Amino acid sequence: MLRIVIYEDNDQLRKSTQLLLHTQTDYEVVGSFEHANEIVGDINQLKPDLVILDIDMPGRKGTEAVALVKAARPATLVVMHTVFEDDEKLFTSLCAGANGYILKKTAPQKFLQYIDEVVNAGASFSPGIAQKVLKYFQSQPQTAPDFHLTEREKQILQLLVQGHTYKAISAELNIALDTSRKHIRHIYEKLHVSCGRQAVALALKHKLSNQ
Amino acid sequence: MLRIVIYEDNDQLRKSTQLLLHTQTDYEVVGSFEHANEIVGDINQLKPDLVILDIDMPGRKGTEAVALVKAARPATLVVMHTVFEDDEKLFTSLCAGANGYILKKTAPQKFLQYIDEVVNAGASFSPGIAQKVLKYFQSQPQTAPDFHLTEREKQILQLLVQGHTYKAISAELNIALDTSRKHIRHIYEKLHVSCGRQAVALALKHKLSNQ
DNA sequence: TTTTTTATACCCCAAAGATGCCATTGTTTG
DNA sequence: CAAACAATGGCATCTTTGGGGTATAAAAAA
Repeated sequence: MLRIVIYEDNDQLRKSTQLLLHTQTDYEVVGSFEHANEIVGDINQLKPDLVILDIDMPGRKGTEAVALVKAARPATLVVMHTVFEDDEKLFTSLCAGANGYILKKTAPQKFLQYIDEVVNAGASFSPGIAQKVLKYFQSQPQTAPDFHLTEREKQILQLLVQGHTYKAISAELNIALDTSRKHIRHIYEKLHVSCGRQAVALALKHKLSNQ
Repeated sequence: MLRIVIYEDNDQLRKSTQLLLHTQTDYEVVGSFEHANEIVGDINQLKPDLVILDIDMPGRKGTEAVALVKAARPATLVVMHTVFEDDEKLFTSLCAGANGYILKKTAPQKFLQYIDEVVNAGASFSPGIAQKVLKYFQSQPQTAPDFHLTEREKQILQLLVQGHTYKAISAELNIALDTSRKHIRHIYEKLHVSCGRQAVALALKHKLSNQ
């Protein structure tokens, strides 16, 4: 029997969600609240396996509530439930530890299915959320310009990033100090920089060197 | 009718996937290949709405193929299909533009459902993938250690990261060269580093200084 | 084949950096 | 109030770095 607690400020929606979950024989709604102001006390008392959290509630925000639940009882599954497809809140919730994120416009049978996936696999997104997550990844700066560094140069750049001195690099690679110097000069030319700090900053920015 | 092309090097799996998709009246598998070496030509000719890509194929890797498909016909939906729950490949694929990521161990009806979600909502993850994505977000806000840098020191560290020389920093802040030196010395002590490159690497790693 | 690139090495030299020790002036805090 | 901290500046010293060359052998490309 899976113990569920619901936080939802809309009375009708809270009740209908409760009814929907009651149709499942293995779910038991052990509590439902219209605000999350005492959420830590609530869950410590009710010890739910799953918490369904509306994001926009009066008082304590859903995004804060996730973190509190996860801090108090880390094994508790938390599913966010909201009308808004707000990117900011979505990513805040995800980072705070939510296990799923379901839009309120989701059809009842889909809703149950996502809950089921969270329970059985520890995570689920409704497709709209999945799309936002995808967009997030695809908007990541993956434009990695090619500076045409040779393998040796990448290797030396990596050592520079790690803070090695020229001398240490030479020792590491068993080459003369002047050879290290020569390579570094080439690196600077190719990266269009004029000192090691700039090279390190650029290397980290573009994720060069270190895999 | 949704036009689908499958890339899968395992003959049996390719055929069974094809059969599975054929059970849906609105899907039409218009092509299936055991490697993606001519994927751009293939899709320009077959003009699929959806491409199902195995990640590990001989020849062109699935992760590269995603980007090629998206570049050639951006509206094409791409679903990755793999046995491996490899984080590296997952995120590479997502960043390259994949619309979904389905594990091969997924049950047939679930497989069809995820495909359906991709078609109708533009995105879907199987729960195992969703979990990895969650973990990614939850590991993001790394515990930024506090190095107790003063405002002045943060400001100077930022200038160091930007590649300014000591002289330039002094000019920028209207302070003596020796004062810049003094601040930088303190920064190095607080960060436990001994040269500018290490300081820059640490600053960028912990997102100190800039913003 | 010849040319270019890559990795190696050496020379010189001036600028930049790292670090030692010192001092003054405010501000904050125990 | 005294102590600690922050920001400023100075001096000296030694190391590291960055930039200018030149050169050679091997590998890769033209």
